[in-house]
This record gives sequence, structure tokens and C-alpha cells, in this order.
Amino acid sequence: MHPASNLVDQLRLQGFRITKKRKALLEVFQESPQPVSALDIDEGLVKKGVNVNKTSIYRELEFLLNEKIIKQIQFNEGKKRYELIGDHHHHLVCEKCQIVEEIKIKPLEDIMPAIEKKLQELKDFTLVDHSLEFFGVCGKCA
Amino acid sequence: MHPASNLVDQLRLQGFRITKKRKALLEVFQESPQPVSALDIDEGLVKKGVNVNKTSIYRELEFLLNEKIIKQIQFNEGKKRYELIGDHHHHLVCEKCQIVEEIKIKPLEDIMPAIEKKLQELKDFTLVDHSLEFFGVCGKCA
DNA sequence: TTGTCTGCAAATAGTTTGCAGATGA
DNA sequence: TCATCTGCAAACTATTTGCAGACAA
Repeated sequence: MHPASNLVDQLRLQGFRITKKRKALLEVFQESPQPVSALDIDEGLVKKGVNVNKTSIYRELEFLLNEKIIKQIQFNEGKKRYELIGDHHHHLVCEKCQIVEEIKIKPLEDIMPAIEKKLQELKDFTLVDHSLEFFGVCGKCA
Repeated sequence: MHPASNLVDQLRLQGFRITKKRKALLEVFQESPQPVSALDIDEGLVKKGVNVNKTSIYRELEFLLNEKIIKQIQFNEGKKRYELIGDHHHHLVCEKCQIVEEIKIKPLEDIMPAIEKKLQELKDFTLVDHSLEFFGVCGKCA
């Protein structure tokens, strides 16, 4: 999907610096099976033995958003999460423990393009993306 | 959908007090065409000549959430919005001006029950709700 | 009267900004 | 070298909590 080297090369080509911290932060994204918050990233970096100030984490997130490498998402938690832009998928969110599972739903993928096309025709609105989350209670929390 | 009197009666029956502030806050919800933030509610109340402390607004929101009269939703803004629980609908969100339009998409409504059923079978997960938002740029901001 | 509701002050969580200093290319 | 990247302190926004006082039923 997003091998580290690809992202790194892409950034290097554009003239951005590849620092140890930037590289480690990208790895945290690649190793995470679910969208992460700024705090999650901080913890992931600490586990790698890399310390990054929270200001720098937020600035890096802003940078990666600008470069369209990650995107934002929120699950009614009062904080933002981020994930690599890759294969489009949806989310299954447990309202108790906040664990998030990424899912793909074939029948939805199939009809979505037609729906987006129709929406644009009817609404004087340029669509960029959509976000579909299912909320509920996971097996562990039930 | 949710005439003020219905909600008021419902709460009164359960033994909750119907104060001027609670009533005004419910009216703000009923008069708003889109999900509102705590600040939006505050402004709406001030326009009605009703002053409510922000703490009380948050507490009232928590109360209405518990009573299943409203639900939360977030649009990558870094703050929570709330809307009355009524007819299920989706949202069209402008990423520039953050205006939100409520929309209904018939073909999606039609296949959603089957999808939710299948999800529950496959995932050991009790579904409660889902949330679908379309992001883009509205005509005015284009 | 009395349990519910409300306000004030203060605390907490998440995020952003200014500025000075460090570092990769 | 020097523009980019980073850290620290401080500010700012959204939200929560403790406690005392006010009010609807």
C-alpha cells in the first residue's frame, strides 16, 4: 500500500527533508491497523525510542495533510484521528472501548460512484471524499 | 418530527423539570436546519434572550444524550455537534465554510439494512447506528 | 420542602502560535 | 550555508468537575 520507502522517496523528491523523526512518524502510521490520534502517535514514537515534542507532532500532521499523505477522521471522541490515504475503507467503532476496525463493504463500493455522481448533479457541490462509520459495541465490551 | 410539546411532555412524564432554559434549548434544536455545536446553541439562546451558562449547556447536552433525544456527530472540526434523533439522514459538509446540509439518499437507505445485518453476522459486533458524511466544497465557496 | 437544575471558578484535554535554536542537504 | 525542521513556553478552544446556591414541582 504505502511502503515507507515510497512515501520517503516521494517527499525527498519534492525537496523535503527526511529526518529521523519524520521517518519514525511515518512508520507509526504504517504500523497502525487503525486511525491514530496525536497522542497515539506520541506513544508509538516513544515505543520506538524516538522522542518528538507534541508541537512537532501537530506540525508534522499538518504537513502530511497538506501533502495529501494522510487524512483526518473523527469518531465522536472529541479529538482528531489520522490515517494514511490509501485504499478507501470504512470503520467499525466500538462506543465503549473506542477500538476501530477498518472494513470494506463491496456492495457499497459498487453503488457509491453512481450516488456521488447524482449528488453532484443535484447539489451544486464538488465532492472530495466521503466517510462512513458504523457505531456499536464490540464483542469484548458486550 | 419533534414538536416541542412532544419532547416536553415526554420529559415531564419521566419526572424531569421543564425549565425555561431547558425549553428554550430544545427550541434551538428544533429550529436549526443543521447539527449544532455547544457554541451554536449558546448563540441561539442569546438570540432568544435566554442566557445559559456554558457549563449548563454541556450538562443539558449530556442529559439529552442520555435520554436519547439528541445524538453526537463530528465533521473533522475539532468540536462536537449535536442533532435531534429523528429521521435518519446523511450530511453534505463544505470543507471551506463548514456549512452542513442534511440529505437523504434513497438507494442507500434501501440496501443499508441488508448490509448491517451481514456486518453483525460477520463481526461479533452489535450495531447501534451509522454515520455517512460527504465532504467537498459548496457552490458559494468554489 | 427537596431533589433537580444552574452558575461560577477552576481544572483538564486537545490543539495552535511565536520565537529562538538545531540540523539535513 | 541556510531553509527547513524542532523544542519550549504560552495561549487558545472545547469540555469537564466541584461546590454552593436557586428554583420547579
